[in-house]
Amino acid sequence: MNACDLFSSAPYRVVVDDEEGGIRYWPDVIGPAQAQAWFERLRDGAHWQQQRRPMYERVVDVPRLQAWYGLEELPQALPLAAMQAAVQALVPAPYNTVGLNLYRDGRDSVAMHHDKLHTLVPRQPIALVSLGAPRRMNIRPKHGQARAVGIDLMPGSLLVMSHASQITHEHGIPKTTRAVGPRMSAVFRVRP
DNA sequence: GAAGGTCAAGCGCA
DNA sequence: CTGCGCTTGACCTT
Repeated sequence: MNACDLFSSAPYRVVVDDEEGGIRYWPDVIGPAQAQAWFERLRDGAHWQQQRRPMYERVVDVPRLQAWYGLEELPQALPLAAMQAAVQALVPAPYNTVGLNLYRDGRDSVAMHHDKLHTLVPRQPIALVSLGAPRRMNIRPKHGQARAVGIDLMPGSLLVMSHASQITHEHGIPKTTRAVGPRMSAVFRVRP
């Protein structure tokens, strides 16, 4: 724990610093039982989609399942409104969308990337709730030679990335040969 | 509407 | 062992 906010109920770690809050990690924002229950409901009830992409002469599956919802019309059966409230309580912002990602096992991943800036509102945060199995995320400055920082994203944790950090840093979930269970992320964003 | 950026798997390297 | 950089090319933006 590098830093704690004395005025907030939950402690967080500052992974990257900038004027907009940088990248902050709260390891325990949602209790384990709640996190597990939400994981199961989303796993079983979300509208998961399998995207495909061309790769040389083949077409391959994107190595994760995805779902997307606008917060104005959330399906009642999914616990997304409650999750939004939990996020909102710690990091207030006019969130209007959630993206869900399901990493089924260690072969699922996302390449290092930054969130597309033209689909985001400047100065508004990106809030990522993790559920299910822990998974390592790497975060690395785009310029300079600094090595990636790894964070083990725990179930019930919250990672908040500033808009500014998407310009300076990229992040990804590498594949792993270790046996890992399914992990889910729910990413709350403010879209124009 | 155009086109510069994205991002998949696998290989070779340090 | 594992992170990383490089490769090609269809599809972009919810």
